[in-house]
Amino acid sequence: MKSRVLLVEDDNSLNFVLKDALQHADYATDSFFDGQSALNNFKPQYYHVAIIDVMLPILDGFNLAKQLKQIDKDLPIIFLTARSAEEDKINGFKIGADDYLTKPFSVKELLARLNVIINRSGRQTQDKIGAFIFSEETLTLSKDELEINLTQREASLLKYFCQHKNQLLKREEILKAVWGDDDYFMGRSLDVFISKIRKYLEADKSVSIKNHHGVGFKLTCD
Amino acid sequence: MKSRVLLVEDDNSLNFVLKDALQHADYATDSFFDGQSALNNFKPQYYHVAIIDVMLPILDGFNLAKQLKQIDKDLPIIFLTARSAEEDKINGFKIGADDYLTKPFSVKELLARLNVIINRSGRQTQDKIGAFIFSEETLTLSKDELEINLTQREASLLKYFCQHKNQLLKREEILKAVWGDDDYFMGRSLDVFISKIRKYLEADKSVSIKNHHGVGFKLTCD
DNA sequence: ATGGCTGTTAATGACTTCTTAATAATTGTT
DNA sequence: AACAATTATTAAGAAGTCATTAACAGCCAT
Repeated sequence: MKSRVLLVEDDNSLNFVLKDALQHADYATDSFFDGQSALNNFKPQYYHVAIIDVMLPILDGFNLAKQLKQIDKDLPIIFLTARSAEEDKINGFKIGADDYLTKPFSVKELLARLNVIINRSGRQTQDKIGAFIFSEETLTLSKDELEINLTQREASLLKYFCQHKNQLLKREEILKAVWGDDDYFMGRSLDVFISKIRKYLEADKSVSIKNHHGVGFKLTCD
Repeated sequence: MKSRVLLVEDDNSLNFVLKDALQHADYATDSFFDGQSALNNFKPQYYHVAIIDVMLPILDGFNLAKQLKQIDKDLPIIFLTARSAEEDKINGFKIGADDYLTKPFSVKELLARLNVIINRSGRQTQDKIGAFIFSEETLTLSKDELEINLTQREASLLKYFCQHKNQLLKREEILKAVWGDDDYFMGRSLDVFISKIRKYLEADKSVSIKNHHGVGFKLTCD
C-alpha cells in the first residue's frame, strides 16, 4: 500500500516541488500551507509520517506537531528548519535527533530519511470506513465508544474491501485474495461473512456493502 | 523494559522536542511545564531518571529536586540550565544531581548521559498494573496488604505484558520473547501461566488478560 | 534419599471460529 | 407471472483453540 505523507510548508514553490517529488516517489501526499488548516484537516492514524516546516503562519510547526501528537501520539515527524536567527535554540537538537532537516536540503535526502522512518516505525495505520476506524493489527472495528472485536477472517475480508473502497470486486477476486481459492462452499462462506460484516457496519448508515447480482460486492463509503 | 523519564521544562518547544526525542529513543516520558505540577503528579519508585530545568515557574528546579529526593531518595537527576554560573553547579550537585547540561546541548549528548546514568544506577523500579505494583526485581506482585510471590516465569511473562499494556500480543511473539522459542508444548505452557496470572490479577477487576481467539492475548488496564 | 518448588506435559471440558446446510428473499429472464 | 439462479440470513455441525486442573519430571537444599 502507498504510504501517506502529510506535508506542511508555507513557501509556495517549495510546497509544490516537494509534493510533486513525493508523489513521484509513490507517496500519497496531502499538503497544507499553514499549521491551522493542516490541523483542521488532520486524519488521525492515517498518515505514516508528517513533514512540517518549523516556521509557519497562524500556527507554528512545533505547536502544530504537539497538537498532532496529542491526537496521534506515534506519528513520526520530520521537521524542516530554515537557517535563521530565531532558530539557534533548535540548533543543538538537530544533531542528535534524526528527524530534522535544515534547508536547503536535497529531495534525495528527504526521500532517504522518509524511507528510514517509515520502515523503522512499523507504524500501523488504521483505515477509516465512514465513521469507523478499522485496525487490522488489533482486529478491531470501532466507532465512538463502540468497539467490535473481529475474527481473523472478518478482518482480512474487511481489509480487502478497505483496499478497494468504492470498487466493484468480483466474487472470484475476493475469494482468491481472502480464502486463497474459489469453490462453491467458500462462496457460501463469503456470503455468511458479508452478512456478519454488514451487521457491524450498520452503526454508520453512510457505509454499506452492496451486492451486484452475479458479479460481486462493493464497499461504498465516502 | 522501557526506562521511564520525568521531564520538567517550561519552554514549550524545548519540552516538545525533548519529549519527542526521548520517545524516539524508546524512553517512556512524562513531561511537565512547571515544578509544582511535576511534584503533584510524581510517582515514587517509578521513574528511572528525572531531567529538570533549573529555572521553572511556580517551583524552581532545585527546590523541586530537593522535594523529589525526599520522596524518592535514589532518583537520579539531570539538571538543565541556561546559566553557566559556577554556583549553580555547586548547588545542583549538593542536592544530588547526577549530571548537568548547559544549554544549548545536543540531544545526542543528553541521550548518551541518560544511558550512562540509567545503567549505573541499577535502580529498581516498579511497574503499576491497575491497583497492583509489580516488582520484577523482587518477583512480587502486591496490592494493598496482599503480596504475591511470583516465580521467575510468571514474572517474566508479566513483565512482557507490562511492556505492552493494552496491546494485542501474538502467541508467537510472547513465546519468542519469554520462552525464547515457539513450539506446541510451550504454547500449552503459556496457557497454564496465563491461567495462573489471571488468578493473581483477580483482586483488581479493572485489570484482565483477554484472549483473542487464534491470535494471542492482551493485558488490559488503564 | 526426601520433600518442596518450579515448570512442563497431559487430560478434559468449554468455548470460538469457520464451514456446511437449510430456508427465505431477491434478482433476472422467459 | 413463473422459473431458475443468486444472494441473505439463521442455525447446526466440525475443527480447532483455550482454560483449568492434575500428574509428572527436574532441581535444589536439607
